[in-house]
Amino acid sequence: MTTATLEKPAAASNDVHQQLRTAQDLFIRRWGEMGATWGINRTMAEIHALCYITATPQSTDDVMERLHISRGNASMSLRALCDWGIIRRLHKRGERREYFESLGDVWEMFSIIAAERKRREMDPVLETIKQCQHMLNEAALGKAAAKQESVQLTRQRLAGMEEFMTVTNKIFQQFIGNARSGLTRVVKVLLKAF
Amino acid sequence: MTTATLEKPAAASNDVHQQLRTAQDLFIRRWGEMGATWGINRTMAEIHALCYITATPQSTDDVMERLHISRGNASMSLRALCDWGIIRRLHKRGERREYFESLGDVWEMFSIIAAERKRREMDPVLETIKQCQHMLNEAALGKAAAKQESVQLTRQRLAGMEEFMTVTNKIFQQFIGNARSGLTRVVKVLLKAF
DNA sequence: TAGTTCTTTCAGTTACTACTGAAAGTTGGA
DNA sequence: TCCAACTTTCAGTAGTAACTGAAAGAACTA
Repeated sequence: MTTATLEKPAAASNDVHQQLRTAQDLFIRRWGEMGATWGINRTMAEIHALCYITATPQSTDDVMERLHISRGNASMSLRALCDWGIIRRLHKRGERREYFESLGDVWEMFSIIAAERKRREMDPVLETIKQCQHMLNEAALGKAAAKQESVQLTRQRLAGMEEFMTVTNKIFQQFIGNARSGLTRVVKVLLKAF
Repeated sequence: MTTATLEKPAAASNDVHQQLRTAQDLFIRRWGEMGATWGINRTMAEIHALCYITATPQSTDDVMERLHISRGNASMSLRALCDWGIIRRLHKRGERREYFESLGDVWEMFSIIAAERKRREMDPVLETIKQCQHMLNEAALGKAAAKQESVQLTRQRLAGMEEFMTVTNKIFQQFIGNARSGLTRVVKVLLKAF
């Protein structure tokens, strides 16, 4: 303790395990918090984070114990994550219980999520915008009526939103389309460009 | 009614008003639904949609009546939207009551939202990842310990996530500040590369 | 076929977020 | 300084999403 050495000596195996677990838990908690603010329930996000960060298949009981949740909750959340396609069921030879593992490629994961959210949440909005535009065009209202200021204003706003959603959709589309065919290329291109 | 003419004749002014309102309500409802799935409460999203789509300053009472919500709710939600910076207070000369108007530029709006969510939700995750990496590097664990498979695996996963978050952050950054041209540039880069 | 091990389901409960309405606060005019 | 018009606050309530645990189901074994 004489000098300002901050480096620790090689830790005992048990300490290492502790440290690893602490780091993983930290990540899991943060990931859960983030999920919550993006409309994914905290527990589901945490389960996924656990599978991802350990990079090791987890049984239902592993999940229950580590996150302190009930069997029912674990079962339902794991199924939902499988439905999303970002974790997979895994049968180990000669074992009866099932394990779950996360996709390893973050880009593929997000691409899957992006595809689903685009389909479920962005496409309907775009469709609604078009429907509104249709309701307010000249054919529907008559030429004079369509000129009313309030109508014009709303049409302008619809147009602005449409433009935005269309561009955003294209980005998603690019992302999604390139998921399997080497997303690393997307990454390289983007990293290089910005 | 003899031919297959589907065009309506010019509608009476009142009908036009009805039609406009119906279209606006449709948009408002959809926008609310979308907000909900992205972690923004439905009512707040609807209030914003109302201000945006009408392109006309709305008083607290306008909002209350149109969306059937209480005064308290309207007051709190409007304040929150002002805090976000996507709607603005507006005083009309010689009138005591306050009005609210939405930003007109969708790009600017989303740019504001993106900046805030990046700061509040993505930056902390990146920081946590770095913290985890720090806890698991050689200096902290010792050379031998850092070689353990479980540690290596977690470090790999942290690295993958870090890369992803870094690129995403850069896209956000690109968007913030020069909203429209920024994103359009992303689209162009992607479209060119694939 | 019964027994064991594990998974799924779902009615009931808990916890939380959103909302209301009334009271207190604020602002400007007379 | 009081009144009228409007806004904000917040304790209490309603409504919703998440979670539990026990019971039923499924799959394999002997």
